[in-house]
Amino acid sequence: MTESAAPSSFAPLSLYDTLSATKKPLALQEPGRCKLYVCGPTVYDMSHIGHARAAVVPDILVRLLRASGLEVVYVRNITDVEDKIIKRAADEGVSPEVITTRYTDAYHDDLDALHCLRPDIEPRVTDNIPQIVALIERLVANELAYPVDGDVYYRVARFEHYGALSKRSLDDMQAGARVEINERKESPLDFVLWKGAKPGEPQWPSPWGPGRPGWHIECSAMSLRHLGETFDLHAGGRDLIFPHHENEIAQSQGACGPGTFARHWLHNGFIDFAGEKMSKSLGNFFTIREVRNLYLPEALRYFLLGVHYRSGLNFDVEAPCPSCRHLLDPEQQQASHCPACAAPLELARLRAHVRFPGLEEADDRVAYIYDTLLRCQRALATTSEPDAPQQNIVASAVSGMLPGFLAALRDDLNTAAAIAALSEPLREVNRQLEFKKKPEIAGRRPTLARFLADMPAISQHLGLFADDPTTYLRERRDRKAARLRLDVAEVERLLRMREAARAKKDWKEADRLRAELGLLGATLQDSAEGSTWTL
RNA sequence: GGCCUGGUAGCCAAGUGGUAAGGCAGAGCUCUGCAAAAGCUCUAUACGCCGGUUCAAUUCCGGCCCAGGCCUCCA
Repeated sequence: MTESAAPSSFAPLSLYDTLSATKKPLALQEPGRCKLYVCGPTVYDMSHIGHARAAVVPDILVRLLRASGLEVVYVRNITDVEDKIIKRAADEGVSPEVITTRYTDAYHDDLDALHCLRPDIEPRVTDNIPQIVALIERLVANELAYPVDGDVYYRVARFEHYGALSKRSLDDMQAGARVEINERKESPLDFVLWKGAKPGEPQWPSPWGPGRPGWHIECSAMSLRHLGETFDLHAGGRDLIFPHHENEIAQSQGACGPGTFARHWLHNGFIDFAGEKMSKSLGNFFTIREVRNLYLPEALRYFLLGVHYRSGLNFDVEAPCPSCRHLLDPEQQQASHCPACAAPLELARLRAHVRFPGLEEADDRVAYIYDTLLRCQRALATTSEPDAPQQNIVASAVSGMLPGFLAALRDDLNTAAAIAALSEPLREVNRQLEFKKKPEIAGRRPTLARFLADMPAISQHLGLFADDPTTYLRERRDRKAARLRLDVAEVERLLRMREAARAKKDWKEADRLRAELGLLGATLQDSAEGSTWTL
C-alpha cells in the first residue's frame, strides 16, 4: 500500500446516521477502535442478492476503517432459532441444526466469493440463550417486561423513546395498527421477548418455563456480550429500522440505561426488481448462487457498489422467450404461451434464460479494468525506455486517482463517486498505453508505474481487482462461454485453423473462419503475439 | 389512513445556492490486411410540476403530481 493510502491518524469519515437523520462525522467512543454490530441472516434458505448488499455495505465500511489505521471489532450474528427454520426442518423431516448448518455454510461460501471479510465474531443465538434469559430478567426487574403464561412481553408504553429511530409516535402506530390480536398482551404494540415452548419445537429452560427467545432480543444480548453496553455502529437493512432496531434500542437501553447502545445507525437500501421490492412474475428473487453460476462474483460486487448504499438499487431482469427471444414483459411472463411465437412458457425455463443487463455492464467494466492492469503490467515489463522517475511528470489524472477515490469513500461511503473517480485515470493509462511506437513520451513510465502502485490500495478498499488479471480474464471468458452454451474446444480448433491461414496471409480464409467463430459468439483480437478471443 | 424516501439527458447514476461527475447505448475518426480491443472527437441547452425566499435554486421552504418503502417475518 502506498503512503497516501494509509494515513497514520484517523482520517475523518462522515456517515449518515438514521437516528439523528443527518450525515455526521463518525466519533468513536474509544480513539483508534471501532466497535460494529451488523444484523446477520436467519439461516433457513439460500441468500439472495439483497443479503449480498447488506453484507457488502458494512464490508466496505470495515475495509475503510481498517485502512485508516483503526482497530475494528466486527460482530455479525447468525440467527439460528426462528419460525421459518423450524418449519423448514419439519418440511424436510430433519432437525433444525441440519437446516441452519447447511445455510450458514452456504452463506459463508457466497460471501467469501463476494470478497466480504469475515466478521471477527459471529455469534449464534443458540450459543447465547443464558445471556438472553439474563437480559430479559433485567427487563422484568425494571418493569419493562412482563411474563404471561410462559411468554414474556416488552411493555412498549413504558419506554419513553420508543419510535425515535423510525420517527413515529406511539399514536401513529396505534392508528395504523395491523397488529394481531393477542389478549395476553397489555397493548397490541408490545412485542415478545420469550415464547413459551410448543411441543416439538426447540426449547430451553427459563424462569418463565421452557421456551425460546423472541425475534429481537438476540441482537441486544449478543451485542452486549461482545461489544459492551455502548458501541459505535450498528448496521442493517432499511427494513430492520422498524420494528427490529427500534425494539433493540428499547431492550438494550431498557436494561442498561439511557445513552447506551449504538451511537450511530447505518441502514442500506433495498434491491428492487422491475421497480418493486420483488418480482412476483419470475418467482420473487434471485439468489447469490444463481448469479454466481452465470457471472464471476466480482461483477455482482461491482454492480452493488455502483450505487450509493442508501439508495434503492434496481436489479433489471430481462426475460426473453426461450424460443423466439421476444422480450417478455412481467405480464407476459405469467402467460402460458409466448405472445410472439406462441411457444409454451414455463417458469423454470424462463429463469434459465434470464438476462441481467446491469450485471453484464458491470461485468464488462470489471474486465476493462483487469485488462488495463494487464496491459500496463506488460508494458512496464517489456519496454526498455529509460527510467524517468520524477514524480512531477506523472499524469495528473493518475496522481489524483487515489486521493479522489478516498475522498469519495470518506463522504458517507460514496462508492458510486469513488468508482467514477477511476474513470479518468483509467482512460489516461490506456491513452499512454497507445503510444507503443513512441515510448519516449514524457512521463509514460512513471505514470503507468504510479497507476500500478496505487491500484492495490483501491483493490483493498473495494474488495475488487485483486486477482491476477490473466487468470481473472480467462475465468470470466470460460464462465461466459458456459452461460452462452458455447463450445470452447470448437472455438479453439477454428482459431488454430485461422492462425494458420493468417500465417499464409490467406485473408479470405481467415475472414471466413472469423465469421464462423462470430456465429458461435466468439470475438477475435489479433495482435503481434497472435490471436485471442473473447465473448 | 400514518410515517419515510426518491423523481437528474435514450438507459443507469453522482452531486451542488452561482450555470451539472461517471458508466452504458449512439455517430465519426485513429490504429488494424480487414476487424476486435484501446484511444480521440461528438452527441445531447438532463435536474417531475407550481409557487416562495435569494442578486442567484436543480440544490433551501411550501403545495401538487408520480413512483417506491415501512407500519406483519423480511437485508
